[in-house]
Amino acid sequence: MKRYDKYDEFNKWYEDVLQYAKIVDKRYPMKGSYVIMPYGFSALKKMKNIMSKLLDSYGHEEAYFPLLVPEKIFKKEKDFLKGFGGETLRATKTFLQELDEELIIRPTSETAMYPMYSLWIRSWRDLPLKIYQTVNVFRWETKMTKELLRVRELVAFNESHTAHASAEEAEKQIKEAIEIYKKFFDEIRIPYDIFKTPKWETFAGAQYNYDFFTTMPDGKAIELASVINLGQKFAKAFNIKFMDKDEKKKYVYQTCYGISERELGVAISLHGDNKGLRMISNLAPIHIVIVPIKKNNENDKKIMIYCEKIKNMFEGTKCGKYKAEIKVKIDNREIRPGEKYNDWEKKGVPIRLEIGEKEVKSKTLVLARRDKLTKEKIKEKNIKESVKKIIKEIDKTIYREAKEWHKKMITKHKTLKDALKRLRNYGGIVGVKWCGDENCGKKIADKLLGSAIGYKENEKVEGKCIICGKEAKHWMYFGRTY
RNA sequence: GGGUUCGUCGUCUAGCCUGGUCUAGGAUUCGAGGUUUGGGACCUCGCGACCCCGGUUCAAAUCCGGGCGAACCCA
Repeated sequence: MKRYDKYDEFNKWYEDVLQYAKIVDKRYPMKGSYVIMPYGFSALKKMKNIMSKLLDSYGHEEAYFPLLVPEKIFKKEKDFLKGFGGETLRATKTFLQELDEELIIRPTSETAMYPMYSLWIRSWRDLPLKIYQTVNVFRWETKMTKELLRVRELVAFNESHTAHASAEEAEKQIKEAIEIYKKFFDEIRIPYDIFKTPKWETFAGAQYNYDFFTTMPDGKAIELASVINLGQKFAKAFNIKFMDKDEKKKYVYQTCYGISERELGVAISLHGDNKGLRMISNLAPIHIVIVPIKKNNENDKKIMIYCEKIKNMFEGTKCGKYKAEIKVKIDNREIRPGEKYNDWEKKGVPIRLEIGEKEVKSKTLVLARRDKLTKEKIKEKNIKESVKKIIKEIDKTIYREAKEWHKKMITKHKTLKDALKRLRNYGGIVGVKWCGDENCGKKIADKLLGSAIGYKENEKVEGKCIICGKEAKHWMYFGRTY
């Protein structure tokens, strides 16, 4: 088995890890479409669950809107059409006939949802409306595609769409969405920074948006999530009006925000090591694997009984904020133990318990932990507490390492030359002083051979714009992005 | 957007330059059996591939054209 260094050859590492850990199979015969395998899907399901519970707890409701949208409706908001039209698929015929009405396949569901919003929303009493769905959407990427990170069919696109009576309420919703996403990324242990996107990079049809960003092991920056204030553009295009308390008809104010399976790809990338995956407890499909070490003699039975006993001890045991059940698997395959060790280390199972003759006799267990790859002896009676404690510790180590990396990869620079050098040699996200002018921003992006990520709203800056020399308004951040 | 390189068993690859030796070799995976089991062990046997379409030729994995796909570099 070939091994790659996560940082030196990230591309190869990533593909290799996903394949041998059975997360996705990239061999589906179509560019940009990947099969998510059971082990990967299980982790994805956990991730979706965390998001759903968070959204529910903040008063969102889950619904489902159709995959297909009549072309006429899709074209209603012009900026949106301009932004998404290029990668939107059109359905025009069957094998037997042309369709009477051309349809499009959603690249995101604004145009599927908002016609219904205009029917549903009649009064200020109907507001706020906060709805989400987790569905597949299609974006016909022409450039690079990559498993989970950039795909043509997003299979776990979680999008929330809200409508409000006033601009202030929409603003408040933006803050709430940011809070939700902060919690979400904390839960899946992905460090991030939040940037306000510069005007010229804003979501098509929006007023403004905030993006969560992090840096991948290859130094490229990646957008994790977008929180978007849509203002009233869509409300006007889709005629979403309500009767306010003052008996006047008004357009609603809207926001939307979304994440996808990309988050799983990022978690895998940030958490793994050169041996393979390292699953944090909130995403791990299996938390503990028990490896019986048999000797082909009469003791084997006792070993198996002991394994079962240990497994049963964990029945109904939960871990983490979301009370996820601790999943235990006994690996009883007829292969040598060493092979099993490697197999499960690749798959990133946090804890491995080894049970052989010695352990049965002495009522102990050998516990191997995936974060440090060390082994220790545990007494049977302490096993439950020890496991709970160590699972927490493993989460902590992995998170700490990810945070250290993240901190290292965001830097500020006095000169363009410095920033360029940094991007060339290390990648990451670089900040320079900027006056707030679009032309200057674009110029910097050009010179850095990257793109503008955004600025942190509360970050103070003193000095001059690196391009025009006028008073700087922000530290503006740039990077080479996915 | 521009350029370069590449496409052979499930996977990694040898062969291509210089057409015939290729009934396409190896490693690994997979299946059967044996042996073994405290870090991917070993042995025997077996299954398994020239991206697609066209051209040149007595003869194409090999040369040419096109298509599709992939990787990398530059802007």
